[in-house]
Amino acid sequence: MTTSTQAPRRTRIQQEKRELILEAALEVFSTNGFRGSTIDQIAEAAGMSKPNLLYYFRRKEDIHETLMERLLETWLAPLRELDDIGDPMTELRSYIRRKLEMARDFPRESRLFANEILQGAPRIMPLLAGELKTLVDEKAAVIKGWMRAGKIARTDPWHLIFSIWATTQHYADFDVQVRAVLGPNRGGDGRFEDAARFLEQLFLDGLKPKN
Amino acid sequence: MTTSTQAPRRTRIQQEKRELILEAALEVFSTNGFRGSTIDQIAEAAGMSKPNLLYYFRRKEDIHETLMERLLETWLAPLRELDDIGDPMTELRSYIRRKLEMARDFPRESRLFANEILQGAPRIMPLLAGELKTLVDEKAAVIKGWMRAGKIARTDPWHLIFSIWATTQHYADFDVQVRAVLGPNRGGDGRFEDAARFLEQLFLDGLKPKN
DNA sequence: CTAACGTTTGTCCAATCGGTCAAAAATTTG
DNA sequence: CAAATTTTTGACCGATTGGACAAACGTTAG
Repeated sequence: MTTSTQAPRRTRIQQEKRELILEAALEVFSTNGFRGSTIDQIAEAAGMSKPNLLYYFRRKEDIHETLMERLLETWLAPLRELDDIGDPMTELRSYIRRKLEMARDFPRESRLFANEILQGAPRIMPLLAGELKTLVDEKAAVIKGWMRAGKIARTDPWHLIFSIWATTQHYADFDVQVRAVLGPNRGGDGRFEDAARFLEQLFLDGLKPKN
Repeated sequence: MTTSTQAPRRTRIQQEKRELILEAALEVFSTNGFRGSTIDQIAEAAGMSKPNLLYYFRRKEDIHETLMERLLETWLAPLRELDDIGDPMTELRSYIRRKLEMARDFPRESRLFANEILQGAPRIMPLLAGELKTLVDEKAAVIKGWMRAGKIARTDPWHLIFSIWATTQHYADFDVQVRAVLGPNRGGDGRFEDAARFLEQLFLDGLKPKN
């Protein structure tokens, strides 16, 4: 008789299969949205039958929930790293770079998150108003300190963070549009380096010509 | 006798009911996505029965298509207005302002568009690679002219346009997150003015402190 | 071996989906 | 008025959906 524990005890096969399902679900959910995705699609992408998938996750929503929980931590990691020590301008620049790298390397995660927010964040609203807000407020205070010390120009730290999120995630969420507009020549792999160069200049000096 | 139009001749009732349906569909599609929305939802929001709705639009996709066609024109209008005459910096500033106003006044349109792009733009890909790319290329040339004339700093015009789209539309597409992070105090109606102030400064001067 | 347990599958179900259709109701036309 | 046309509705259909379930299969410990 196996003793029951509070946290679910899992066999090796369960661990592996659950990972397989989550990987497949990330692919499917991020391109079709939650309601636009079917269990069959996920099961096929994971290489198993639907009832078999439902053996590991009893409901479609459970998969999505597990995915979102993991996602948030990964997603906020770069902001957590924003540190008070070190040169402010350098800190911000590397935050932007890290976020852009995430857009390049984890576009599915970005789209999954965007999908959730777009539809009103029904499943993660508490996290936004709780954990996320706390973190952003904390980092906004750090940035405010830099402004008071004259290390960076005075602006609204919250909107500064928003603008970094927006500009970097754009290259994941709107990738199709970016590539379509840049065309076959400039829409290749180099687009992220071009974006990095542009964003660095934008956030550093803006557009006003130096005379 | 009412004046005839070139293609589909429509009665007064048809015109009105089609408008009613499109308005309802905009609401439903923009919050649930295409596959996440049902004809019944749209019909209910429009105050009519499903078969009655299908009398005006034979397929669910027809509604979405009509919506997207209209949307794109409205959506690109601000960029079309970006004009070669007038002070470059002023032109860019008012483009940003207009885009931000659209995010404030037409968030549903923005979300509908974002939903479509997020899912790979299956229905408007030709428009992106055609009409949109042409327009952006054209405006990018204008901006390049400004750069050559030393009116604004030299950067990548395409990524500049992307960054304007990203930062402004963020306030429509990610509105839930923005309000959650700003909290009850700063997340009210003033958030768009704060955003306008911040974006103006960002695009003008960047973050480097003026010494 | 066998018993126990973990895993997989085929079958099935109720609900919902997009869409059809004929007939009723309302409106317009002569 | 009545006839013709447009609009609305209830009933219905096949396909797909999320999910249940028991039986079969595989694996391992004694």
